[in-house]
Amino acid sequence: MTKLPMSPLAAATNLIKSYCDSGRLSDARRVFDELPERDVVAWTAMICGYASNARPEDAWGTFRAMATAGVDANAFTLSSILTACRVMEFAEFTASVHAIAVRRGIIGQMHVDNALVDAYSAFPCGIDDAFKVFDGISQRSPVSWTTIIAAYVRHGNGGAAVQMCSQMLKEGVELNPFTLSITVRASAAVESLIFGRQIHAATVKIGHGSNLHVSNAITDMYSRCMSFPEARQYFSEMPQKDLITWNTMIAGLDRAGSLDSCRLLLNMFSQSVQPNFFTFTTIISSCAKLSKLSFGQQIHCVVVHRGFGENQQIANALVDMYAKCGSIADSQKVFNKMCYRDLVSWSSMIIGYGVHGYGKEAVELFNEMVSYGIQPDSILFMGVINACSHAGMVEEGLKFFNLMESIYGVQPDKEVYGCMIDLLGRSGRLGEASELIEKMPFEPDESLWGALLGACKMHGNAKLGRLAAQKILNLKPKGAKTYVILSNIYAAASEWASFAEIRKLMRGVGGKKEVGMSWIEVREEVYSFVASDQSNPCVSLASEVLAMLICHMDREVFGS
DNA sequence: ATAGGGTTAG
Repeated sequence: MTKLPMSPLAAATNLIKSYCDSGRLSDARRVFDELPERDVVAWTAMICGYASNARPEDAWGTFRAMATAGVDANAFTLSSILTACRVMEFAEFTASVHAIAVRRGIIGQMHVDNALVDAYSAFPCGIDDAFKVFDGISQRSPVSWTTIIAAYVRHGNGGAAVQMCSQMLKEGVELNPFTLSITVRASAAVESLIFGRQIHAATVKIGHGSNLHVSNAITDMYSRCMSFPEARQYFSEMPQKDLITWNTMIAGLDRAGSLDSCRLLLNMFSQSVQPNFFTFTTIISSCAKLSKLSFGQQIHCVVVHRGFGENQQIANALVDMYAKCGSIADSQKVFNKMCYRDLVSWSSMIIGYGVHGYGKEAVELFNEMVSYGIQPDSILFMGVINACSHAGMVEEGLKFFNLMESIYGVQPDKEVYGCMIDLLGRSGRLGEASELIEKMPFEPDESLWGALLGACKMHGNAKLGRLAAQKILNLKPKGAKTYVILSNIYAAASEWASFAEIRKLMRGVGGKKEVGMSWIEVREEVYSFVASDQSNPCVSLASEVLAMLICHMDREVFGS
């Protein structure tokens, strides 16, 4: 076979591509600009270079310049520009490329369709458009499936992701490392240990068990399903580990509320694995949860020493950590030093003020944030309302609640209603609190009734408390939070519910599906009750709850 | 000569 000599244009295009692959975009551009003529392949190489190096604006500029130069886009060009659309997260750009594809008859080509699905799904409301395109693909490849499942996972719709997985499996789609790892991720999203274990077994059987992407996903799956002993076991048996493996396991131990997250970090250092900002944000959040101020301070030093001092997410985590560890002055220091503050930065500081009882400061900071034109979200409203609640500023809190929808266009969710019930309940306005529960647009769940119950306990309102306790028991609550609620019932008044009934319920508590509360928080809350009021005759019963809780945690959470 | 997918935090 004789090899044809490469044309000068083809050689130059090769050079452009290899410069782009190593991130040397200005070198690529120089070669591109010096070309006497440019065909669609050369243009596409340049567009793709920008798109895959996180420069979507330049990709678009080049795409437009190509049209101006009278060169028609082909399927390769459209796939490349769709990568840029995905980064820009603008649905309009994706839709316009979609229109071009339809007009030029390029739609229906595998790469273009898959890239369209991906680009649409990058937009917060784009999942339906993404599915429409996916649905229209006649010959779906493994890439199509991976893309749509990943999209559902990203949008927090684990149920749909798992549904797509089972359809994919039914259709006999090739199980490669990509389809396997996204399936593992989907099972983690719905916290289905059974499905997760099945896929784990399948990866081993097929022979992809040693793929790092897949293995990392499996470690993560066990930890998201709260099966921590399995996660640790699997982690320790992984023959190869990369930074993501370590980060995943540290995050898993953080989720378990175990101090071992910090131990594992030290272990990682001793193996000379270099941490990145993921590692630091995770470990800082661990210190926050566990109130490990001195370890947190040491991590802060390491962060600065390693040149991560300017990192946005790390600084946000530090603000939160210092606040949770009771050192609000240090939170302020970090916050003030930040050169740019995003919504999370402001929220962390405001929430920090709130839990320390600095209601006025929280409100002032909220107003300052708004004056900078930053849009508050429902988490932030929770923070300010909580701050008002802890500082006894009931009217102020009510004002925020009334303004959040009308002025800021933020719909109050269940959590915000919970804060409101707490706000009204704490100040003794129990009638208004129960009225709010009645007229809110959701079915009240156990945590909302629990908030009312807590207030009844505080103000000795047995009549309303009995009602709240009854409502909770009727809901047959599950999960770790239940322990807190049940100990609250014990605490509030033993005659409100029959012990036999409560014990029966306790046995049914799964403890694996808790939302928004770590084991350590649960344990602390129960501890604090037992320690708080020794004269209460219910304490011995609450001790029983505590004993069961600790036993449960040792077995299920810490694997001992 | 140019194109599409998977893993870590909040």
